[in-house]
Amino acid sequence: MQEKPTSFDIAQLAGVSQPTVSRALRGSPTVSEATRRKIEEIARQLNYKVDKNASNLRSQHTNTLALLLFEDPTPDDSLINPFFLSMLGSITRNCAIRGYDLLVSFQQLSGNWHTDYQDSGKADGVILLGYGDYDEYRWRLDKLVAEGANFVRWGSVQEGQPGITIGCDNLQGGYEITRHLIGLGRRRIAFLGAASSGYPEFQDRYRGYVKALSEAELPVLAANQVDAISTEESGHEAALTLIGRGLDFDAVVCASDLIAIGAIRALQEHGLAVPDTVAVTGFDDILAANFANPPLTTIAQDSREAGAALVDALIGQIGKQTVESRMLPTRLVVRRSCGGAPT
Amino acid sequence: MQEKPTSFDIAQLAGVSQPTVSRALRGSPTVSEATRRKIEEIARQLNYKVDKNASNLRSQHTNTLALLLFEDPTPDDSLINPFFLSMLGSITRNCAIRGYDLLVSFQQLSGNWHTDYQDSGKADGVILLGYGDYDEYRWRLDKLVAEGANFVRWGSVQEGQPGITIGCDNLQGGYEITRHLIGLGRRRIAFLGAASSGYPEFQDRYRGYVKALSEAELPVLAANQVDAISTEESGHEAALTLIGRGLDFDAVVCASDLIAIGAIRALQEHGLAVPDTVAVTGFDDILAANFANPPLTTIAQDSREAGAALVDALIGQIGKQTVESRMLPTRLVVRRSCGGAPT
DNA sequence: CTGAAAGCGCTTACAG
DNA sequence: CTGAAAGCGCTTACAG
Repeated sequence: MQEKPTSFDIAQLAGVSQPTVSRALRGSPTVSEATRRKIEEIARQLNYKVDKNASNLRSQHTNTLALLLFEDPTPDDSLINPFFLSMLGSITRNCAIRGYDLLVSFQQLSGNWHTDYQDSGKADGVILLGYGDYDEYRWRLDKLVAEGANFVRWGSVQEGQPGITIGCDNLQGGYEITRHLIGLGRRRIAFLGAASSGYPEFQDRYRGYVKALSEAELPVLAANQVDAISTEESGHEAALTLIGRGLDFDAVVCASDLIAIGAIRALQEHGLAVPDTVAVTGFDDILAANFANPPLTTIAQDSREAGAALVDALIGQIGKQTVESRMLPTRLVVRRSCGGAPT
Repeated sequence: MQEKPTSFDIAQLAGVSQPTVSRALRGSPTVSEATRRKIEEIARQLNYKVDKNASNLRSQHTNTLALLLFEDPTPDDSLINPFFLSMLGSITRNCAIRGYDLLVSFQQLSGNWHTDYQDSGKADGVILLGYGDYDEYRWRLDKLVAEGANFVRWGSVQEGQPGITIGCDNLQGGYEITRHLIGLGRRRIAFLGAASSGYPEFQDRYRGYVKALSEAELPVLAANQVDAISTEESGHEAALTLIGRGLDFDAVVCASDLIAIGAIRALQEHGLAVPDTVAVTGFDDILAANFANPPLTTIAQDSREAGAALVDALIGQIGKQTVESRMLPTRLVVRRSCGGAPT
């Protein structure tokens, strides 16, 4: 392993000064074509790479974004929400397209994250991703804004939120999928998922559900809603609670695919056929939704566009542009779990 | 947004020299307890964070690892192998435990990666992860070794491979799951998955399958094997090819869960009941395996331990320790797709 | 179009 | 236990 070459080595070999090497390699137009070629050729031969620590230190920006993935309360690898994993793929790819590196970190919501990444010069900005109790961490967002940090967040897009938020149109998604069930003749529709301010995205989906019921002049019963977080176990448990209440229902709108998969298991354990007796719908369109038994009717969130929107917004913010929160459209995906797909 | 404080600011406020601040904050034992406390207190008040670019530049190491995720030929987000996504979670977590940051990057196998990360001082070492044609990129591994790069790879552990490889015991996994099928009375067992040198992990699984058949004195027919890569579509297509050959088979060992899920779809489309007529098994134990219809009997790879092994090996290598390639045990997970689970 | 000088904010010998 | 000095490898005015 030979000594790592520096810009001084290149300069000496090219017979120019070191700053000229630096300028040439960054494609500065003030360098003559001939010297640029010569320098590039030598750099390639020596396998020279600009030292990022030195260039970042001098220029005071890193061309790196940090992705903070929250997951409370489960510190279990296997429980990372599949939707976030697919977002991660999209974010990584969009960073590469824009010439940024991506630093990834899992965080406990309760942890001490804040602006460490930006303050320590490791990243120019931060992307926040994850479910968890919003009430618990809203004050941290306020703090980030106060510190002038660059950050964007995936979540529920609402007026008066601190900072920039990118999210899908959860209300519309909940509305559309509930309308679809009503259109199929279902009338006694339950909802599984936390419908509280701590889980704004689920709450938005719940509001969409309520809106669809109200428009159809169907009753909205508190007993038809059971809290659940986005895991299969929680969905299973919530469905058991719903069944235990003894109400009559012919459909269940679930706030996520994992909840729906757990709910289907509970229903089937109790001899309730899906979709014949009870229709079930999810939200997210994760890979497993397609392979569930029966395959899940769900609302697709476009993780590809979401990743692009997050990265674009953050880079815009770093570049002192004015960026706005944005709501992305959702798409209804009909499969067999609602009984409405062509057979 | 106030000016970012430096170690000089802390030094002045604490009435000490700047190097003393640096020593105190890194927990050097040569700093007196009293001054260390004072310095830490002031640093906290100013929300001071050590500038990583400066400290990395000076100390010539970054405490950062880079994860390169390969995926050829599909540049599609949704097709990232779920198993790798779960590895990513585990690697991230283990980096955090060891005090390292993680840089993540998706790469085309054909791309120009090599040691860029290490040469440019962005990472101390690299983790390589991904399927793809091994024959196509083996020379790159040789190049990495020649350049003295620090890297570890997830893959097939074999003698004479360049560098350090961590992988699961694919041969044992293939052997065990085939034995299980034989034990359940299946005799005409096919295999779906590329059994060539370009896909050494699949090849190892195939060898385990062959070993189990041979031990049971069952014939190994070339016509019973069809190539497939790890996607649902490829599994579907391979199963159609197998069916088209008109051979009689009562079980299909698939080289991955995604292949198995595709194969089940093809079999069911042709009126072949799973598992009654044909038993099907997978490999990986991804989330969707549990929710498939019927749920997949499969071989679990422990992504948690795998991530720890990769990170430990790489950090050991960076620390100039002698590290060895390692093979991780697998675990048979029996579900309904093989017809053998208790009903 | 190119060079000499300065400096980004740390860590690391070295001296005391 | 602490300080003065040097330097990691770049980029950025500034001068010509």
